[in-house]
Amino acid sequence: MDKLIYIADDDDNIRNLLKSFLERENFRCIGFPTGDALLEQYSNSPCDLVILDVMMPGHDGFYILREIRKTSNVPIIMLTAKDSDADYIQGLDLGSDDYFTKPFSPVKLVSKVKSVLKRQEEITGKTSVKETDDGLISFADIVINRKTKEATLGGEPFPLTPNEYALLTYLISNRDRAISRTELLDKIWGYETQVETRVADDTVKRLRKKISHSGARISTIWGYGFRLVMRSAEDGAEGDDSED
Amino acid sequence: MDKLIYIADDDDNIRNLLKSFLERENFRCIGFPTGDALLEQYSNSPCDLVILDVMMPGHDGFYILREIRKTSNVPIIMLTAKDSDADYIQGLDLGSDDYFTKPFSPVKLVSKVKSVLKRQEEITGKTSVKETDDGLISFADIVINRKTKEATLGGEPFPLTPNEYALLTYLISNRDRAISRTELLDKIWGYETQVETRVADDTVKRLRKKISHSGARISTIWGYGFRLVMRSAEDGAEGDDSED
DNA sequence: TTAATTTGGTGCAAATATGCGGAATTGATT
DNA sequence: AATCAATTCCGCATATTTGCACCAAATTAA
Repeated sequence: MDKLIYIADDDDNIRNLLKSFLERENFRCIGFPTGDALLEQYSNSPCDLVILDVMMPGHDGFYILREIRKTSNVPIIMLTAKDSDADYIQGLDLGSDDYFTKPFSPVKLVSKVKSVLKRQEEITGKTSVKETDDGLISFADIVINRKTKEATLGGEPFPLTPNEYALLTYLISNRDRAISRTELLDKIWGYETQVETRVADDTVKRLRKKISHSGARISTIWGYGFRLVMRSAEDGAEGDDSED
Repeated sequence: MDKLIYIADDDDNIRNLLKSFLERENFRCIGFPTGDALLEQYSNSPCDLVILDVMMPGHDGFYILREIRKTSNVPIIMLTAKDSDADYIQGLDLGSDDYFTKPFSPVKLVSKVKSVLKRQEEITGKTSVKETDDGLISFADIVINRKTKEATLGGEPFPLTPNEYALLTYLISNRDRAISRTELLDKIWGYETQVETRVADDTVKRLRKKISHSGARISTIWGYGFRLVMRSAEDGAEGDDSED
């Protein structure tokens, strides 16, 4: 997952409870005792999802919500005291956001978080891969630094040619779906350049060789294109599943 | 087609040129002299594809791009002056977007628009059948993942050839009605392809073999075509269940 | 019932897709 | 001009898919 979540709640117990539950699901969490503290951190370094208690010292959760919404479309989940805020909630247009009424089940909140993030991924499309602030994206033991355009495999730097770099980056960014040859030609080589259909295969070929020792594998979708997947134990140097 | 396209370019000639080319292909087009005008219209009423010139009065195309991206994943094609923006482009991560350098061939742009829209449909899927958040469609114990183009039967992956995949997807998407052979030929094989009428039967035959253990069954509508139904003892209305 | 038509199954050959090694080309740098 | 790296192109071996012929079985009509 590797998603970053900010949590603002003045109750230490609730904050830590949430953190532990979310971190158990491999989310990274940072807690804040006030919404204002969260807001400041957010403006410096955004996250993937925000959980806001309504009742907090300083500005309340709804204020923070509006402030964040001025610049960002990040998913926000509101925590409200049982009934007192219920009507308020009803009267608000929370848009794509969600809310939970206390007391709530941490398990349910976690699954809510998951579904919200999943929906967000659908909306933003290819950004199933969140790029970190330093411009890093990764898959298996491959890490790509988009700023320096360098790649490492298991910590060791390994060289990529420009086309290989572009292709691998594109595959990693779209890890959740199969990519057709025409799309690759379109995106990597550009539409106007009229090249053989097989050039994509060529680059895939070379890339496969270079990542042959890694935990990633470029699988073939027969009659369609390719997809980056984890190399499972049985894979080895074995052929792939080609389901179309 | 009936897709709506917004075009922002301060050059009337280019705008009208594009409009005429695109409208000739049955797209609906609305032109805007500035990106800001387009942005305002878009926020009121989104469209299916956006074409943005980079150099425009007011905010430039990249600004508009980012603004639209805050709320939408609509395909965007950028138009850039030949060399001046080239380096800029390189430095940017245009992500899922496309760009054309001026001067460009309207014909190529049109086919670009078509391929982008087609791909968009492929990815998001356009089935009327309920599709889960993951892009999954299912029938009985068959699940098809339209993103990865994988199919599973009772949880186990099972391989499908391109034609089989297309056919099964079509059958599942139209589970509620019988589908004629000619419709199958049109939708799966395409209008142009000149093949025997019986090729659909071939693929149906192979598909039947592969799903013979599943809870689904392709029933024959005698003298007409096929229909996907549940395999059960009582469904003799459509045809006899002598399978398995 | 028989005859005509439609559908299903087997097998095969043609068409197509893919992977791979290596040669040719391009482009940048000495 | 020579060199080197990157990319593209070529050709072949292999694997897979697909269309079609042929016949058997099923269905309908008479």
